[in-house]
Amino acid sequence: MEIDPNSDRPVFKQIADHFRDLIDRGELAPGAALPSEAQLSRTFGVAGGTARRALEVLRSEGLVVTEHGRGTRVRERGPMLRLASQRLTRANRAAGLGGFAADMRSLGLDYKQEMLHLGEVPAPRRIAERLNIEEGSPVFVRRRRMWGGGEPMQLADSYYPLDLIEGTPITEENAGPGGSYARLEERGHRLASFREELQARMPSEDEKKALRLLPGVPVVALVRTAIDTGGRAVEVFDSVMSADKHLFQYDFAAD
Amino acid sequence: MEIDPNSDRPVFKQIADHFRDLIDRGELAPGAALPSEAQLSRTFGVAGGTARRALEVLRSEGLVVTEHGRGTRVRERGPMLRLASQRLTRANRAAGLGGFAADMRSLGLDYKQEMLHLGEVPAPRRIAERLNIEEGSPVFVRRRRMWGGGEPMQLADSYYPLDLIEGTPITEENAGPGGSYARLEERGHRLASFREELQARMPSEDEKKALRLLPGVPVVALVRTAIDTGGRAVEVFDSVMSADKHLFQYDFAAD
DNA sequence: CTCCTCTACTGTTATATAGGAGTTGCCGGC
DNA sequence: GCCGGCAACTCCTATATAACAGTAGAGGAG
Repeated sequence: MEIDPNSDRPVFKQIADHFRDLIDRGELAPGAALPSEAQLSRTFGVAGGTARRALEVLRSEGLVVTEHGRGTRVRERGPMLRLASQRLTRANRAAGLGGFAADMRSLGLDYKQEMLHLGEVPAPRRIAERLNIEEGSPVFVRRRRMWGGGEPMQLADSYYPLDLIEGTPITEENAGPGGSYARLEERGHRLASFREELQARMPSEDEKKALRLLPGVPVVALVRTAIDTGGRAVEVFDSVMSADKHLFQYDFAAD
Repeated sequence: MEIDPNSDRPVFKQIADHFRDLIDRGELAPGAALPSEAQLSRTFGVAGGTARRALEVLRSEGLVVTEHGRGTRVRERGPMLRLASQRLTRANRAAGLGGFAADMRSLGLDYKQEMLHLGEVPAPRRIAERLNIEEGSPVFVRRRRMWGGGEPMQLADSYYPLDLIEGTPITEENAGPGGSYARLEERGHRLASFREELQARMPSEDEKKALRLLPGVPVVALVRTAIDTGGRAVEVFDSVMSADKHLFQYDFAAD
């Protein structure tokens, strides 16, 4: 293994390249330890700060994780949740579980939801646009954090026009069997279609904490609008999830 | 503006927080310059390295961009390309442009495609699985970089089973009017459906360079499989695009 | 007026050093 | 055997310093 201090490529990047290579080629398996900063600095003959920067590069790429006092190891990837558009078809919804619960069940992970907020709030722009109402007018929100397999999986806010949920268990902690979509349909709002909009970005500090994200892991923001047969938007589902735990799949016709 | 060196929160993060705040609140508009490293270090009374790290945090969050010799400025966001699933319907395809060209046209951006590779390659696992063939068996690939508005927008590799493209212009630089889908249909493979799979992650070094990605910008990897009326996968489209320039929209029925 | 060069700014890489803080395991006292 | 404490390891923050490289503008030579 050669480091050329006179190369065009900075030393810290050369060191990062070296370990990226080992990881890509599988010679450093997930869970395997990388040399400590001090060891790196000795074996490559560079200053501590330079060794540290090399590891920093790999961290920011999400290839390794480092724990204070314990060292740096190749990142282990958990299972990926495949979110297919078919999960929201009526047949699947009829199975009795809300969307997320069913997803987790299919992976064999235990499921939990933690209610963060339940009540009326002024509609943010993004939500108001999709519900076809004035920005700032009151809407009902169910704001929660979904857990699967003991880890936080997504932050999910569901927004409803007030007139649709009055007197339903949607305003309660437990929206009842089949989730809130079932309640809306019981109330005569048969769901006709969904629109999902996805965007990937880096997480905010808060999101990082709430989702226990490792450095270098982006998030996917998914906004789903549920439309009833009358063409009315009856729910906007606004969520943020860890990109390394979710894969999205959509099937659609070619004509 | 106060920095507390004895705080629990590291100094460099406190400085980053300060500017993140200014940016979030709009007091530092997109394009506005942040103080130089030297200035920061003077006004906050910290070492140069510390000031530098603060800016590094903001860079990694994608909030600012810095140019060597010119300083650090609040990031300006370009327009977002909205990729709706309807863009691939037959009606839209019939308009005569390939998918990407039509997308760019709709935004009023000029379009260019740069061919990177054209020829047979052994099928990587990911592709073979979707084409229902053996991993490593030969497939034809069109590997290109798509440009829009003078900027690289995506890396796109299209893979085809060999028997489908022999003697068609798909093997040439220019696949002809309507793109390769039109050629496949002319040949009797009427497209029935698409499957798109999306996943967000941080880019590799190569992708960063090829897409001219700013630090802290994730990419979205989109794999589209085109299925003909006989149920055969006739193309796998494997692409990588900058997350901050693309938004994905899917509409689908609720039953 | 145009072109070049010099200079003062900007960020970039690398060094050396120091003290702090989390983790682990060993070893001795009980 | 158990427990406490210490030592040796890990990473983390911060300082100071140096040389290098890209940018932009001022000012002089032609």
